[in-house]
Amino acid sequence: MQHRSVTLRDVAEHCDVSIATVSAVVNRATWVSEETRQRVQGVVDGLGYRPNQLARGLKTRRGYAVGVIVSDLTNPFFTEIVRGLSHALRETGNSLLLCDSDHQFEIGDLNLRMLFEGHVVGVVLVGDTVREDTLRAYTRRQRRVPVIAIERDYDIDGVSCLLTDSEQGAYTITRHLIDQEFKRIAMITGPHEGPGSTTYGRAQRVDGYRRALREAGRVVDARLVAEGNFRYSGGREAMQRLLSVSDRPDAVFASNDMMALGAMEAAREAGLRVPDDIALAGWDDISVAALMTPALTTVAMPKRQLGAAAAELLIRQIPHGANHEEVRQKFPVDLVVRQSSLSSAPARI
Amino acid sequence: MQHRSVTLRDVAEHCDVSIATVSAVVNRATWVSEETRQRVQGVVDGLGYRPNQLARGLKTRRGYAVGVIVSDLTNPFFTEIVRGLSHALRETGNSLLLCDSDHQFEIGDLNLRMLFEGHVVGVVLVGDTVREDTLRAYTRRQRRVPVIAIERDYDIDGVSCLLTDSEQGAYTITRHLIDQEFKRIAMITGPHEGPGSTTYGRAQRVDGYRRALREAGRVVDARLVAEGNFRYSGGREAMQRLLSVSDRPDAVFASNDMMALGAMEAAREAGLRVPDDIALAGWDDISVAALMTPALTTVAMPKRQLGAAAAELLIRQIPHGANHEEVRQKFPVDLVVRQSSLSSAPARI
DNA sequence: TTGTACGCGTTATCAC
DNA sequence: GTGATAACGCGTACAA
Repeated sequence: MQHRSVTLRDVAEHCDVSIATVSAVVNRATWVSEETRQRVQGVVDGLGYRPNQLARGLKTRRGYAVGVIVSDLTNPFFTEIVRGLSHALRETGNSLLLCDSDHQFEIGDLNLRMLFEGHVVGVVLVGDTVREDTLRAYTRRQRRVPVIAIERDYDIDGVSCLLTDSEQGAYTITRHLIDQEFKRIAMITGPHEGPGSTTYGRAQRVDGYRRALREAGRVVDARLVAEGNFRYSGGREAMQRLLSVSDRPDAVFASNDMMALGAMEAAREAGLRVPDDIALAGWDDISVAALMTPALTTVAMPKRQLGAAAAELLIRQIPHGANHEEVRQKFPVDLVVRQSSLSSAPARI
Repeated sequence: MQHRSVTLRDVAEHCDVSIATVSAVVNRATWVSEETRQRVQGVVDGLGYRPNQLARGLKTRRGYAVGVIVSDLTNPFFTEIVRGLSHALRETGNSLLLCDSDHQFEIGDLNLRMLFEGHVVGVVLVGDTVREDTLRAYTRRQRRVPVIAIERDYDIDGVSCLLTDSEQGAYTITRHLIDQEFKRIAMITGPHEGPGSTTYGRAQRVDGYRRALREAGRVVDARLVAEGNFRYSGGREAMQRLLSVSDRPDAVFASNDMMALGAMEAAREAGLRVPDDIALAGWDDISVAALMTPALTTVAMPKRQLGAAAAELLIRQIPHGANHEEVRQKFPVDLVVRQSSLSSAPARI
C-alpha cells in the first residue's frame, strides 16, 4: 500500500479553510489573521504536512537545490569547500547537487546542463572545468539563477567571482625560499591549456614567482619552470623533469599541494631527502600537508571563508530569484612555513 | 526578458502531432510509427527540447536525483565512494544530492528527511549517522525508493547492505603484527556509542583482533584497547592514553586510517619513531596512507567496488521503482603492508 | 481577510 | 497509431 503524502488540500479540509490560506501560512504571507494562522499551523504540524518541492518548483519555475561543480573530489581543497557549503545550506533548507567533472571540459559542460535542467536555484563553480562560453550561454537564458565561481575569473554578467591574491602569495612564498638562501628555485605550474589552465591563480602564481626572483636580482631560468596538471601524477612527472636538468634546483615551489606531494615522491624516488637535499613548497594547505614528514610549507587558501562567502552570497540572492548582485572579491592568503622548506643552514633574517 | 524554455507543446505544434505523441517519442514508447518518431525526434533535437524534470517528477511522484549521506566528507574514504557513485550516475543521467551529516545523528536524520522530501529516486548511506528507526520510518512510507547502505548492517525490509569482511581483515592485520614479533599489540577501536558505533566493521574489527591474539596464545589486555571516534582527533587522544600505560604497546592497530594518522602524530609528539619504537597499522587505505613517511600499513577497503556495486544496484532498481531486490553482500578486504608496521628485526617467516 | 479557479509541463488513460 | 484530457500539488491573480 503506497502512502499518499499529505497535500495542501488535506490540510485545508482539516481546518476548514481554502488551500490558498494554507499556502499563505506555509509561505509566511502577511495577510493571514493571526488566529487562522495558528489554527492552520497546528494542523500542518499535526498532519506532518511537507510542501511538495517538485510541484512548488514547477509553479515557481525554480528548484530547491544548489548545484556545485568541482573538478576533483579527491582533492581535499575542493572537499573542504563543498563541506562548508553543505553545512551553510543545511541551515536554509537547500539541498546540494554535487557534480565531479573529473578534470574534463566535456563532463563539466554536461554537469552544467544537468544542473540547469534540474532547475537549481543557484550554482557554485569550483575549479576550472566549465568553459566560459558554455556558462555564458546558460546564464543568458536563465538570469534568475545566481552563479558563483571560486578561483576562476569569468567575465560574464551576473556571475560573481571569489578570488584569492595568488600573485602576492606566490611572491611571498618565493621570497621565503630566497630568504632561506636557496640558489636555484624552480616552479611547477598549472597546465597551460585545457582544464585548469584558466584557473585564476595559475598565471598569477607564475607572476608572483617571477617578481620575487627579479626583485632579488635573479635570472628566471626557463628550464626551472615545469608544467603540471594540478594533480599528484603531474607533480611527480614535473619533478622528474626538473631533476634531470643539469644543475638541478635546490628548491621547488609547486602550484598546489597535490603536485607538491607528487614532487616529494619523485624526490624520494631519486634518493633525495627533503628538505636537506631539496626544499619543497606547495599551495592550498590541504589538511594532509601538515601531516606529512616533513610537513609541507604551503600557502593557506581561505577555504572556509571562500565556502562561507559563496554560501552567504547565494543565500542573499536566492530569495530575489535574480543574480543582481554581481560580486568580485579578492581574499588574502597566508604563508605557512613548515619543515619542508627550511634550509639546513638557515639564513640570518 | 525571461527565456521560456521549450515545452512538449512547442514541439507538438511544430510537427503537428499531439503532445502525447511527443511524450511517447521522448520516453521511447514502442507504439509510435517509425516515420513520425523520426520526424518528432528531429524537431526535438532542432528546438533543443529538454523534458522538465520537475513536471515529470510531479506526475510520476519521483525525482531524478540519487541522495547520498556521508558522515564526513573530509575523510577520503567517503570521498572516493562518492566520486565513484557520481561518475556511475552521470552515465544514467541521474544527479547526486549530497549531504554531510558531520558525525551527528540529528543532522543525519534531517538529511534523510530532506532527501525523501526532495523525492529522490534512491538513497545511499555511507557511514553511520542515520539511525535505524528513522530509516525504517521512511522506508515504510516510501517503498518505491531503493536504499543502499555501505558498511552498515540495517535490518530493514528492502534496504540493501554492502559490507566488508572486517573480522577477517582485522584478524589478518593483527596476525601480521604478531608475525613481525611485536609483543604488546594495542588496538584503537571505533566509538562504543553514538554515531559510528553501529558501523558494521566496528565490533567486527575488535573480534578479529581478539581472535588473532587468542590463537597466538596471547592474553587480551583490556588496557591496550582504547576507544576512538574514527577521526584524527580521536586517534591522537587514544594513542596518548595508550602511551601512558605502564609497559606501553610496541604496535598499534587503529580501526581506520584517519585515527592511525592521529596516532602517528601522538607518537611523534611523544618522541617515538615509527616503526622503530612503535609500529602502526590502519584501515581503509585512503590515498594519503601510501604517501606518509613511513607509509602506512593498512587494510584496503574495496572502495571502488563498493561505489560501483551501490550504483549498479541502484540503477537496476530505479526503473522498477521499487526496492524489491534486497541484497546483502560481503566484500573481501586486502592487507597492504608498508613501512609503518615492519619490525626492525623482522621475523623469519 | 478569505476562497475560486487556472496554469505550470508532464505522464497516463482512454477513446478514436 | 494517434489524440484529447484528466490528474500531479502547488502558487497566485482576481473575485468575493
